[in-house]
Amino acid sequence: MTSPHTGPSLDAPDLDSAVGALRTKGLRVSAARRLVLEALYAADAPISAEQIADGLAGRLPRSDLASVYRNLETLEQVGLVRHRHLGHGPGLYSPAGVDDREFLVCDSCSRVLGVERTELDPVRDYIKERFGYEAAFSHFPILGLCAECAREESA
Amino acid sequence: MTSPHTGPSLDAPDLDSAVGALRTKGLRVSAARRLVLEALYAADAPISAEQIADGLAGRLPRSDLASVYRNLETLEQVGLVRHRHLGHGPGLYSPAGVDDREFLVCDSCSRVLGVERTELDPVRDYIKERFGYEAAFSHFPILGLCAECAREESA
DNA sequence: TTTTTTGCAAAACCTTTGCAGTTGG
DNA sequence: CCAACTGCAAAGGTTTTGCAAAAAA
Repeated sequence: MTSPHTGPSLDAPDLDSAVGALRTKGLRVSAARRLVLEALYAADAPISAEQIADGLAGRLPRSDLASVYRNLETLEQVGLVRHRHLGHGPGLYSPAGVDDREFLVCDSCSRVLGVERTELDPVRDYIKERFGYEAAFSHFPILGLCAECAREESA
Repeated sequence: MTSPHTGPSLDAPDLDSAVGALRTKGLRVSAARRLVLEALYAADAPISAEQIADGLAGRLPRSDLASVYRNLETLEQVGLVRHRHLGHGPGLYSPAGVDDREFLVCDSCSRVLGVERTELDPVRDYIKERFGYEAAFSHFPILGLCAECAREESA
């Protein structure tokens, strides 16, 4: 993978439908692959490949990190999974079609603010009109200064 | 460095003023450090540490990659240099206060569109009002589909 | 001279790849 | 049965770190 291209979303709302979608696509439902999906659906925020391999800190069986990466790539290709970056550090994965918030991250204190996708519609509309570009804020966050740090900065 | 925090910009418009700023800050102007600045000011787009170490493909003397990274970090701390990411791959560095365009990158064809900072002011204003957040699009680009790829996608 | 900076080597970190063996369908 | 998948080990790409030698002020 060379560009951060995200395939079409399959929007499986839960583990069972994701497993069903896998079967439909002719992909096998191996123990390791199921575990990746279980971890993703159990998490309430985007998680790293390492967290998945660790079985979410022990709550699930561990798995091999290389296999986790391979499965994440496969799942991303069929649109069941997506990944994003919130800063430096590992990529963070989540199931497609469950939580479609987008994130604002504070440059200074690293606070993360999740906002509903629709709240950024006016921004997307402006960018579309001005640059002919269909912007997505789902891969990289919007960085900036949160209100509190902006206040401190000017003090 | 753990967060993508960018220090205050020193906005040196050319190599000489950057060197002057270094002296003012009490930092030494070593040959290696000067070379990093020369490469940055000679480039007409953000460049990677490796390109700097390579002397911009031979136009300048080579330098040691580790020292380049150390100097970039120092220069970034005093606000003479900034870095950004345009996708996966190495970070890209540029002098602060020379080119303050911000970038839109196409998810599909990787085309890069540079736009003047002011063109995104309406977006920053909206985000400020809605979320109290002073957004900067200077570290991560805005990703999306360019007009052409969007057309193909719907075809 | 003294403190900063360098160059080299090694490691750290995240991710991908090769391969022989295992397993799901 | 056999193509898909696994686990392990090794390597790849990017960035950081330790340290003795060199150089700037």
